[in-house]
Order: sequence, then structure tokens, then C-alpha cells
Amino acid sequence: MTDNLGVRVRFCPSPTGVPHVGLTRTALFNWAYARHRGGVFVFRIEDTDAARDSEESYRLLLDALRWLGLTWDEGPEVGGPYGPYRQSERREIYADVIRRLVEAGHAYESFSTAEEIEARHHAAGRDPKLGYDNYDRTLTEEQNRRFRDEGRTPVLRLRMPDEDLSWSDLVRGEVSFKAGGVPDFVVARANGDPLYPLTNPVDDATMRISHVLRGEDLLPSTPRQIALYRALIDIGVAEFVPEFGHLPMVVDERGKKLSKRDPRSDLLAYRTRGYLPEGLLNYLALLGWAIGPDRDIFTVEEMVRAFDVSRVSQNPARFDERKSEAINAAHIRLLSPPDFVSAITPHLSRAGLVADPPTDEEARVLTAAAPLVQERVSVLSQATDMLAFLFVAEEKFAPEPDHAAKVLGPDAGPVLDATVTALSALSSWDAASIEDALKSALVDGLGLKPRKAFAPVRVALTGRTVSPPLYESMELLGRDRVLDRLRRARQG
RNA sequence: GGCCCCGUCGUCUAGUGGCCUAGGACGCCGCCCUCUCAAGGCGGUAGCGCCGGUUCGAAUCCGGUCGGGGCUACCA
Repeated sequence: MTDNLGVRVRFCPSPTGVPHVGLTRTALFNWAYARHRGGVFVFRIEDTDAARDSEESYRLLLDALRWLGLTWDEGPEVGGPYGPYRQSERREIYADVIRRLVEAGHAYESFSTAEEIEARHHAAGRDPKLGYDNYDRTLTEEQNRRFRDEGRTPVLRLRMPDEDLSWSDLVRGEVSFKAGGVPDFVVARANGDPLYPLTNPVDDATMRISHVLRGEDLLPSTPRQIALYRALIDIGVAEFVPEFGHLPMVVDERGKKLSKRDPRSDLLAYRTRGYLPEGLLNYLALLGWAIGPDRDIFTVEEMVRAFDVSRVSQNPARFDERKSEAINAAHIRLLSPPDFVSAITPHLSRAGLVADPPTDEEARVLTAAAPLVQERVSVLSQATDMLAFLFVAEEKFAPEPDHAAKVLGPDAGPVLDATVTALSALSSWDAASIEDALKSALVDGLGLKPRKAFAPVRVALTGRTVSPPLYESMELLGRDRVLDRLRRARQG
């Protein structure tokens, strides 16, 4: 039924606004399915709505897929045998299909206005929300001519078959819509503009798409697509009806479809906050799919190997930021030290802490300091806060006021003094020596509990009550800066 | 309103008639480790919406019910 072309799936967003996570999850599942089956992943841009589409949005879409590594085999900038892959460049194709649909009697002219349709429902005592009543379907040429003479211009509607429309959904099983339940729908405006309900299936048909995997919100439009497909087969545009699989919605805490305007849907925000592509993808995969029992951290390769649409969940999936961070954190920990350094470097330079690219000295410190924070961050941008004390210009360094207030009071004086004394006398400057010296000076010497003893030192040196490990941080900072910061803290 | 989809811990899920006194993960709580915070280790908390039916046996099958959601444009 899907002929010898094999698996061909597509991702077909419209370039409006910024890329969002629901869309991305759909892209991921399509991509993973193509890769798993050794098929083709087609990327198509549905830009038929000039009023809302933008070139900027188009560019962001491409960037996003590339960042995530969701490579496409056919589509914008890579081409392919069924192009062009932007609907704005396929107008002649639609015009031709429309003409043939009308000639074959599958589409007809419809002059009814919304008001007239509603009025007829009222007059007949029907629910006015019923939608189009197929009124123009049976109009004679004579009546059509009269409308035209009045100066009215018709839209084109597809004639829905008078029978139940069902299909075996890849994720939901048998789904069926009763005959007559779906009104004849508009495929082209009066001015000839083709509409989404037409362009989408026409492109799928002409691009030989074998499996349509999309959000569940599009499930009610499937009967229309099947009807259109049958018409397309009749006029020789399509060869088969594809398989459909409707993925569960990604919802918010209220259970509603995650809005494009919800800050959590902004895909780009995850990138700037420092999500790893593999971390984000792993979490997105969890929204409606499981790689197996008792397991939820995996690589894209593992996902590709295991992915199967028929195992996709039918329930809506709530987007949980905490869990998405936890999954990302797990992937950060999986990074090799050099990879982690490369991952955080752009964040540090964007924050103005290191040059772009970093100087040799900065790179040296970065390499030494990165392991100190790799297990402490869940998103990359957090590394900038934790490492800032190592890179800020000395004259700009100052402990966070509220942190200082907690532990740098009058009690801290003797601790700071003892630390300066102990450190000044140290013969070798390394974490182990520093630890020995401070423990004997503060814990043994002053009789303080370790947590009490080190808190003021930590804030004096790193500016915060929470920091990377102290001794290692001191080693990296160097004796001069350490002593200088301690003395400055002493003076308050 | 109509049509359609969905219903296992708070959340994401495993579960496809006996392996389930329901497993994992996030979160939360406690303990251990410890210079802080994490990470890590150990332990704990919490769930099959409800009612019937089928069956020796149901989270799993069927019906109903209740609840949630989606769609219902000359947007995509």
C-alpha cells in the first residue's frame, strides 16, 4: 500500500512565530521514525498564509532543526526530487489540481455566505453550529449563473462521500467518522488561493508521503483528507492513501494544549538557557513514548534504534520543566570534560566573562574549573554564575550583598585573619595543602565546626554561599587574588 | 451543542488476562557521604476515576457512567 518507495515521512510547519516544543516533538517523532525504518525525512514549509508567514520565522525553523540535529533528506536548502518544498513556490501545482478536481466533479462552486448558512439552520430548526449544510452541492448551473450575475464569487468545496470514513490509526487503532458528519469543506478561496486542507494532502500525495505523523489536534481533519485523497487518486494525482498516526498533545498543567504563547513552548529559550540538544530531545521523546521499562535516559541513536510509532502513548503529555531539567542534567554529566568545556564556553563569553574565543589563560582556567561544576548544573547557563568569580576583573569583584550579610559579619574577622595567616605561610599552593592548612588553622586552631569555619571564606572568595569546592577554587584563583579578596572582606 | 480522542502515583510512563500485595523516572521527605551546593548511595511517600459484566482469575476484554481534552474558519 505504501508502494516500493518505502517509508517517507514529513515535518511541515508553517513559518509563523518562533519554533515551539510541541512542533519539535512532532518533528522528532517523524525523524526518528524515518531513521528507524531507513526511510526519508521530508521537511516542507507550509507558507500559504502570506499575512502571517515570515522569512525570519522560516530561518528560525531551519536553525532549530539543525541545532537539534534533526537532519532532513529533502526540503529547503537541500532540495530533492519532489520539490519545491515551500508551498509558496508550488502554486501552479495547486492550481492544476484544483482545475482537475472541478472538472472531475469532486469540487464544486459554493456561493453561500456564513450568514446564509446560519439562517438556513435557524429556519430548519437545526443547531446553527452545525457548519456548512452542503446547500450549494445540488445547485444547478442556472442558479450558479444567477449568483454570478449578482457579482458573487464562489469558493470551491470538496464533495464529501456519503459513507463512513475510517482508518486504522498508527497510535490509536480504528477510528471512524460517521457518514454526513463532515461537511463539504473549502479547498480554495474565491480568488483561487488554495487552502491548507487542500495543499497539505496534495503535497503529501505528490511527495509520496507514506506515513503522516502529527498532533492529535489534526485528527478530526483526517476524514476530509482521506476524502480528498480518494479524489486525488481518481484524478491521478495520488497513488495511495497514507497511513495516519496521531500523536498525543503536549499540554500544560491545566491539561490544555500547550499554547505557542506559553513561555515554556519557546524552543529557542531552551537553547539560550543551555539545554543540550540530546537532553532536550531525550525529554521530548518522553512526552508520549518510552524506550522501555525502567529507563529514561538515552541517546538519540538509542531512540532511533528503538522507536516505533505503534508504541506511542495515546494520552496527552504534560510538559514538566523540572523533569526536563533533570533529564538535561543527566546528559550534561554524560559529556566528556572537553565537550563540557566547549559547551559552556559560549555561555561564558556571552556573559562577558571570557573572550571569544577564550585566551590561552582563560582556556587553561576553564579546563581546570569545568569539572568542578559539571556535576552541579542542570542547564549550561548556570555555569556562568558558578564560575564568574574566577573570571571577573578583580576590581569588579564583590560578594553578593545578601550572601555577605549572612556570614561576613563581625564574627568573621578572626576566621578571615587566621585564614590569611595560614595561607601566607603555605609553601605549596595546591588544593590538598590548602585544605590541610585551613583545617588546622580554623577547625583545630579556632575550634570551629567546618561549616561555620568555611562559610565566610567561601563568600569572601567566590561571592556566594554556594560555590564549587573551596580548596580547588582557591588553587585556581591563585594566592594573590585569594589573599587580596580575604583582606578586602576583612575590611568590610 | 455536534463530532472525535483520552483516563495507571502530583507529573511522564512500564504494564497487551495469571510474572502486579502494580515497576522506573521527575518531584517531595529522611538518612549516609560532606568545606557549601550539587552529584552519588540507601530508604520512604504516592496511583489502576466510578459502576456493572465476561472469566477460575482483570490495571489489562466488553458496556455504561463520570471526568478531561481536541476539532467544529474563505488560519495552518
